[in-house]
Amino acid sequence: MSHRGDLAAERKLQIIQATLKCIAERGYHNLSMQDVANKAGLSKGIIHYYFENKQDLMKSVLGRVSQEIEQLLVKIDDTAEPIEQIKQMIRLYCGIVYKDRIRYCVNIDFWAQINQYPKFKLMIADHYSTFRSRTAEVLKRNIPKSRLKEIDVNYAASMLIGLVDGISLQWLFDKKEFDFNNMVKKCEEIFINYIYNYNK
Amino acid sequence: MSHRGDLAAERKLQIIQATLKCIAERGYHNLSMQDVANKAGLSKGIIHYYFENKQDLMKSVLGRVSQEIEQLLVKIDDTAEPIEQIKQMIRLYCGIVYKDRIRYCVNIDFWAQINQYPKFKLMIADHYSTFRSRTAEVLKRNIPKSRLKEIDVNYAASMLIGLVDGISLQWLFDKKEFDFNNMVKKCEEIFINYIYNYNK
Amino acid sequence: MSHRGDLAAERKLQIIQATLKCIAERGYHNLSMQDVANKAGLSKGIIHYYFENKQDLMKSVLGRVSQEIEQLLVKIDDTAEPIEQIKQMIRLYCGIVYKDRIRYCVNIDFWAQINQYPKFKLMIADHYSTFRSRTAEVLKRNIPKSRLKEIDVNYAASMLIGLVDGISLQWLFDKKEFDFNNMVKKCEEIFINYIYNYNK
Amino acid sequence: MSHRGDLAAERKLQIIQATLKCIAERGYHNLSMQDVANKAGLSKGIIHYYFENKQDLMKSVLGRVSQEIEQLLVKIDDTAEPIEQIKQMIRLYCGIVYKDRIRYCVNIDFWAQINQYPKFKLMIADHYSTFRSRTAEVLKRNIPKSRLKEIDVNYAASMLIGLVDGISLQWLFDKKEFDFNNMVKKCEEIFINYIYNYNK
DNA sequence: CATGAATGAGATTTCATTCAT
DNA sequence: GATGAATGAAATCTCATTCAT
Repeated sequence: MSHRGDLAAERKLQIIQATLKCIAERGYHNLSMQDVANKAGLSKGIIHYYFENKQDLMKSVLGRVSQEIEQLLVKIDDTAEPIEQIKQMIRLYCGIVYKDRIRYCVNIDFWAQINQYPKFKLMIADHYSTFRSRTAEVLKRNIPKSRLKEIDVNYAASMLIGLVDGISLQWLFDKKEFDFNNMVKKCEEIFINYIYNYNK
Repeated sequence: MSHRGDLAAERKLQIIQATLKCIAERGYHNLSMQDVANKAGLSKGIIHYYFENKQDLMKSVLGRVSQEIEQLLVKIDDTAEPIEQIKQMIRLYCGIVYKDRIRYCVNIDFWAQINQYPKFKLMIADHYSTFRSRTAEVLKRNIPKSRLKEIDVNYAASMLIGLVDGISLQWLFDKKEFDFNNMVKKCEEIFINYIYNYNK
Repeated sequence: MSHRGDLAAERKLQIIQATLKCIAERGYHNLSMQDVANKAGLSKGIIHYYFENKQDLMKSVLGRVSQEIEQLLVKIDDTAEPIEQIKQMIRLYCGIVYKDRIRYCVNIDFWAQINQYPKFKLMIADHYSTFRSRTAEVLKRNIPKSRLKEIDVNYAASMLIGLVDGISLQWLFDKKEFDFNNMVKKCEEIFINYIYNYNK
Repeated sequence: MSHRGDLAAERKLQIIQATLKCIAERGYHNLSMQDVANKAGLSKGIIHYYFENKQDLMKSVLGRVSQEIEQLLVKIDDTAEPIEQIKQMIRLYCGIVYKDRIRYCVNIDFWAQINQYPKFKLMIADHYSTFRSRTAEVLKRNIPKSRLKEIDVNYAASMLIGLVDGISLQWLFDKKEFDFNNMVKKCEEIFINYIYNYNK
């Protein structure tokens, strides 16, 4: 029984990963179930055995992608200096689009669905909520107590994530215009300055 | 003759606006030419009379949306105090998603196409390039000369735009989480602090 | 009044010739009325003013092409030696496909319509009937009376035309396989031999 | 597995034959995939499952028709007298249009496509090349050696085929004008005379 | 579990024809 | 006479989904 469950989970993952590759190659809205089946080396019928329909498959894919991003923060060295930890975090976030451009584009594809599929909107909202909380935790750990009084860490987390998202987008559209490392440095600058050198 | 040219331009605009409404309602990739025709109160055939094909129509729509955004900055009162001008700019940018959520979603829909249609990528890149330049000009006018030496205004423009884009996205996904005015205020804070109160 | 008729005839011819060019370029069944209008430098509407519908236009085109072919035989020098006249005729027929390959292909396009449009079938039958009669007349003038008793000139005309048509077709499909002049010579050989050197 | 292959082959043949019937009824360029589906008693979708697109289907149909014609010659009794064998061949060729007028019209429909679809042109050229070779072989077997020196059998094959094609065409256009048996006899006459009774 | 043949709805696109100007 | 905007039917092709095997 548990063995069966394992096989099912394995198959599902296999299909999800095939789907991700397909979205990466053709984009969300050029994706056919046949493509997924081919990429996974399975038959079309079996996809519908494991996933109720196309939207159900997509939901699983979105869940997987969100999960991967949310797990990023465990990589931060929590013995490092506060400023260093925040810099690590920024570099990690920027790295998402840099190291796995395709995965990031898949994300955008899902953003584009929020008006059509309320479930997607909810899932993305949940993802960002989780992502903000985790980011806020790291900030809380590393912002001096005196400054913590003045800063709403949730808004700070939101802005950090937003800044990186927005800059990543521009980098996607026109890679020639930006040097990646410079981009990261500027993000660090503005954010660190906000936290440690703030004057009303 | 000029009258006819007017008719053509008028029809084109009519179709573009119908398309925008449709994308807003159903999303880019659920959009059919039939939908556009219905929304515009025209026949399916006439859409193809004015636009070579669906992609051509979409290019025109993207062009229109970009244009509208680029024209925003003319609304800034250039007799106001420097800080005030920058604040006006930030408020204007944030207002795009707030006042015309639909229009902003259409934008995301187009972002999602950049991997599939190089032409869209180019158009979006151009749009952001223009948008950055105009933003940089406003910054140049309003940053004290002493500070101007240290700041790369193009990167600063890029970050301002990115910050607003990223925050707008999060607001879209989960409007309950943020108070719009607070959001604007925080964006002003971090950015103004970066410009006027910077310590290496 | 007659002046008006002239203008109409002129316009009609102008349209017919434009149509011929279009069929030559794109084939009968890829031909649109818009193509014809563009090629003629006229508006789409006026084509329908002069021709009831597409089929009516096509009938006129077919009539024109048939007429042109039928008028070929007047070029034969009827003072020449009998054998020479027959050779001239064969060379003239072969020349149709050689000198105006396109016009010949238009013919094939019409042949392909005979099952669909009985009117076309009738017109083509009439054309071949006329063509046979004229060919038979030339033969009658040039076959020795003694031999004329044994030969059915109508069948002979039919075979002459058929031979040239069939050979022309093969030449169309694969021009590399045949040398045109050799082809003509062989046609002359077999036909002249049939007429002048026949033994039951 | 082999069973499945059989099913696919069977379905393809079923569709090809339905297509042939449709072309016969409506002609090549009035043929819709829906017609084919209806005639085959299948759904529209399945046609595209077995054939990539309309042109691919047409290529298969053309291939089938060519094949059938090329296989005709095996019916010749190669123990018969030389003259008899050649007569059999001529009768067989003439029989194509006589016994299966429809199939012959399909051929004409394909001829009409040669300018538009180079692939068709190539296929038809190949077919005629094969057909000529096979015809030439029969001739070689049955022409006296003395005469063989003077005759280019390939040109002779070409003319035999051309003659029958051309005559068949005229018969198609106007069946009243010709008696089929007489037509065959005349073709035999001119051709046998060319081979056995030739004087330069 | 797994396959892939089959369906049928729906998408884009083309085009002959009409008609107000 | 002449224009070209507008229509609407029909064509090709795609694809999620079903289901017999």
